[in-house]
Amino acid sequence: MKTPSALQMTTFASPQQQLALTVLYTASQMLNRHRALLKPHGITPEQFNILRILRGQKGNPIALRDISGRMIDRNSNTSRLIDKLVDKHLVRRDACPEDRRRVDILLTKKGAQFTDELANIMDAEMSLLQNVWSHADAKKAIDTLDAWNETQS
Amino acid sequence: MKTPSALQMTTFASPQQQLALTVLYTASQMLNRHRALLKPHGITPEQFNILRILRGQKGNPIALRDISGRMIDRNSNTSRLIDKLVDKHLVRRDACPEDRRRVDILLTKKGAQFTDELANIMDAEMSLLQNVWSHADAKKAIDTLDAWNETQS
DNA sequence: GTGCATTTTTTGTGTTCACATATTTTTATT
DNA sequence: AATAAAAATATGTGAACACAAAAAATGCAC
Repeated sequence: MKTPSALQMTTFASPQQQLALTVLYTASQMLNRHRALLKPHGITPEQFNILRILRGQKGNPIALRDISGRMIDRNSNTSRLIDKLVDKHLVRRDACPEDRRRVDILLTKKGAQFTDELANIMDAEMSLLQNVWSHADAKKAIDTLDAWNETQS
Repeated sequence: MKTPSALQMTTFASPQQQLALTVLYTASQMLNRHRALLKPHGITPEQFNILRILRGQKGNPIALRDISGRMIDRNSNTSRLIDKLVDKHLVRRDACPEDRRRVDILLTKKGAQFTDELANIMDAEMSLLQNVWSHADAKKAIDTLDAWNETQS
């Protein structure tokens, strides 16, 4: 039974518990890696997550509320992250005509271009995963983790 | 190909990429769960992580440096987390006799008792995982994730 | 021993997250 | 129509993290 070398634990109560710690540890490492990749471009993984969601909208506006719902970290303070993106002129806030409570978010032209560049970098990083994980192993692990995710909420 | 329901993504470039996002999402959810469990006891998962490491030392002192090395989030600001634990009288800082750069950290009597109580709570939570993950699936997923962890560093 | 790089911890500064609350607008109830 | 309830966003506050740099002690070359 392997254990992430950095978590120098000698014993685990169960493989289930070990998996939980491995997930937490792996996510932390992945996030660090993403942060390092994005840093030279002056953006954080949290902000990029938003840009990527907007990019998926292909120009259509999306309410802040819906962005929150799709974020990895769903408690993220989306309002203030958007603030930063607006400051960088990557994103625009528009009043939503049908519902004035809502605020529609849109990529600016600059933002769309910027996001495309970063997406290439991140896609390259992601494609490295194919050298590490087999197609079948990845699917199996997704199913395992999702089994827990579905017990939540 | 399942996808965590909350990340309402319709398409993924590859199962490998999907797994990466699933790991990040699952870890975020797990951490939220742990935070909620520990909150009534006035402690955060990050602080509890340190207490648990100290508990594993069974009374032997351990240098702050070594605590950092064993933490899930290895960039955590261990010094300042220890500060909080000292304020709560759960932990003691001692000068290390052999090397005066180092600072040995020890659980206080109160801290040891407190940690035992919390460990019971967390163990109960962890044992729920056995209803969700089979022994074999957990092992398989650990191996998969560790394959990536070993490419880092 | 002196000088200098290295190790270990601490501290400074800004960012993000967690949680609670406030504000504004919409929707529902009566 | 008036009021209450709910929804969407924003803000206040404290905790943790990221990164850089300082401070103190050790070890080594000379």
